[in-house]
Amino acid sequence: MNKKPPPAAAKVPKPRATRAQLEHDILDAAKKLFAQRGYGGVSLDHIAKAVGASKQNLLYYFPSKEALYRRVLHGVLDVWLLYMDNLSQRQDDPELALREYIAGKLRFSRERPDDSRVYANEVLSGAPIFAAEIAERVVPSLQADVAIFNRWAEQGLCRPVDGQHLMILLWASTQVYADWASQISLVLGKPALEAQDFADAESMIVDMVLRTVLVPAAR
Amino acid sequence: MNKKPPPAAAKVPKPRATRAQLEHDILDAAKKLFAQRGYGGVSLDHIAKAVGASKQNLLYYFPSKEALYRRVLHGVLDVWLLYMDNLSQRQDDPELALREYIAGKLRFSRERPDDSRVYANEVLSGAPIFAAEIAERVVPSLQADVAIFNRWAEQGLCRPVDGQHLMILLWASTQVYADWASQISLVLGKPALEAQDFADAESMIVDMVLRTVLVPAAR
DNA sequence: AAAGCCTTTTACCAATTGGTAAAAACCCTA
DNA sequence: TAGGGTTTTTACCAATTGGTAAAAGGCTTT
Repeated sequence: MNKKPPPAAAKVPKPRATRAQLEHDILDAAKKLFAQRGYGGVSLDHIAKAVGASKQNLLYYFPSKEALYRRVLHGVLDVWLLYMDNLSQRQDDPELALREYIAGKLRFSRERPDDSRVYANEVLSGAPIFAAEIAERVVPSLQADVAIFNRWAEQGLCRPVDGQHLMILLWASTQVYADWASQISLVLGKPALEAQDFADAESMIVDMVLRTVLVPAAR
Repeated sequence: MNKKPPPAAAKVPKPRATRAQLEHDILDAAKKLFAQRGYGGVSLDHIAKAVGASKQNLLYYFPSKEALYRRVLHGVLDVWLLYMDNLSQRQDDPELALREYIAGKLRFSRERPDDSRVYANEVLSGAPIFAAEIAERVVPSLQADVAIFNRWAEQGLCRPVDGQHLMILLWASTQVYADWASQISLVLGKPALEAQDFADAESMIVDMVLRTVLVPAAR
């Protein structure tokens, strides 16, 4: 993990090309498979074959299947929170903050559907492995957003809304475009979701939320 | 499957007590497990143990794991559609129709969370087994609902909205209270969702939707 | 070329997977 | 109580599961 300091000249980051690359490829292949079939539905052999290595080789990089899964989930959460914390940026302007929040979450669904699905799988099965990390990282972030809503309401910047359930609705209605893509494309009658579909979704969600949240006079 | 007609008096439905009961118990236990871990995460032995029978006994009632899963999914879809087709009932009154639709879907999430989760698992993994049945049964039902929206808009009963994405949002924001219950209860800071939470969700969703859909003059 | 490290492969392992075959137990009617 | 159908159990099976131990291979430095 850390490089030994030889007396010669410092040529530090040499052997990465292969090592870090393979590790990354494993995590990537594992993510894709966990996203589709969930933890229990994927075997180490599946992942190994997807990445073109042997199962024992995976176990050289990750001590166990669960450890690998944890690493995948951890990475997913990193990305998720990255896309999510937009609300706290624009604390003075509810409309802009909400617009950006919705756009960000929809971008996450479009650009990172597998990340979204891995997370959805974990939550769907009751978060048996990641409940602690969710409680530690996700919940506070959400509660912070709810607090912002409440402050806006107090300051008269927006109508008094149920911040918790509004946040849940925002999640649900944005995340669904990743997690339920297979069914949505069936409904829309096309093989896959296109950029325009995400744009349509965004304007619909934004419209609904702003109509609900903004003070009439502010419009 | 069908009873032979003996010349004696017709005592048809005798041996049910055990047979149908066990079959039902198997389907029920399987549903609960598939809901939690998805198809690949559940073994026949898990189900057998949950129902107190042997794996071979399950295979006497259902020819294979996939057949059992199909039966579970089929039953889930029956219930799902039962709770869903409320929109077509009140074709003349958008407000009432939407209120009932939202209430119905939330009732489904509260009363049948496992059904919801089985379905969610299947869709999340790309509906590899049930795509055909979804296309045949779910999609038409949804498209009918979308058509109703469009008619309302034409008749001036409601504002012109994107019916498809509105329906998707309605799903997402109601279904989430079953599929994401583990995380929502974390956010709400209670061990499980209560009736009041569903009531809060309902009034928030109804409020948002009606604000968006109804013609201002109609309010 | 030898030494030493990092990586990969080979060889196993017990437990579990979905599934088959057939024997045994059960239950109702004649 | 004998027979006949239905249900359950016992006995297997090959394949796959996650994981261990150790040998072999590579690469770089001395």
